[in-house]
Amino acid sequence: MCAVRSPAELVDAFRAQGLKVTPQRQLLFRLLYDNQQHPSADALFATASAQMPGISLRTVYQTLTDLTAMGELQQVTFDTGPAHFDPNLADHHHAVCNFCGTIRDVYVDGADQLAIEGLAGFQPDSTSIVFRGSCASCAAPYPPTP
Amino acid sequence: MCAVRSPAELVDAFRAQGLKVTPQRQLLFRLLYDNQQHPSADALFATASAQMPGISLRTVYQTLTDLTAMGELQQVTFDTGPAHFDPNLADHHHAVCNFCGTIRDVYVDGADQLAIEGLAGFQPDSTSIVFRGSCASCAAPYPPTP
DNA sequence: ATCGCTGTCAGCATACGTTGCGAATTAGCA
DNA sequence: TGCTAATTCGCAACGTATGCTGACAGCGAT
Repeated sequence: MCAVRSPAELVDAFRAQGLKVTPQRQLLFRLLYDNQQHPSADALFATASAQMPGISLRTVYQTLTDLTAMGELQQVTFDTGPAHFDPNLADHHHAVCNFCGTIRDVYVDGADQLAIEGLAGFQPDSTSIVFRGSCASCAAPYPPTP
Repeated sequence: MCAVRSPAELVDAFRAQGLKVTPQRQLLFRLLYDNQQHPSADALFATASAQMPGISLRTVYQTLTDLTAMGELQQVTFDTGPAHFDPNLADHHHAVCNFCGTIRDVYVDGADQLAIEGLAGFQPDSTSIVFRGSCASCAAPYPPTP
């Protein structure tokens, strides 16, 4: 049981649901496998188009939606920008660089044992933590303008 | 120093920046004051329209953008929906009900002392935590359909 | 190997939230 | 009061995402 599904596993998962495995989907499975980039639908579409001219943006969205519904993909959004897709199924969180926009997976110990005030009667299903700051590459040579 | 700015404080802040205080803005200041609803721009526009027919959605966005830029408002987004605006300036986080969509402020102890792996060289400026689940009113009489 | 059912593709139109633009208006100040 | 820069507002445009439809293709049955 790996935290990232291989294309072959996704093929099986699709067939198991009665969904068809098309060349377009196989391409997307490959592009997503072990992808650390947290691509947006549009970014994936651009990459896919290079390898399969004529593929439709609609198809990319459809496949991403299917994968998300099947729990094989995590959809994450930051601010008002496009949704990003994360094939990492492990329990993890994200760090976003304010300068270059890079998104990294981070693992947070104790995220489930946080002491929370104000939840009275609220039953949390999931917790997502987003860190914002500057990544190693952008490590503020000069601080953000005040 | 209060965690929520009064309309009068916002008026002063605007004047201090050379920005003008118009009736539209004063109305929005009042609507935001002590507002626990985390309204979206559209929701605020609806409320404002009731009290000032003819006010433009564009003006609501403009004022919200100004307030956010001045740090008097926190803009938060969940999923791909509209941005929500939070006048609570205290260090807090959010709990979102998966059923009714209600957003509540929560206070998390130890959020700044989380043990994080994978951040190598990343310097976090801010941390935001979002809990998803069911609120007291929606407290799953039947669990989410599997 | 072929047939047929059913899901899929592509392309367009559309919805939604948000922002850019410009002319008319208004707040703030002398 | 009158000037000037900021503001308002309506419209258009933008980016993201989804609905719709005819033509098509995967996959199991024949």
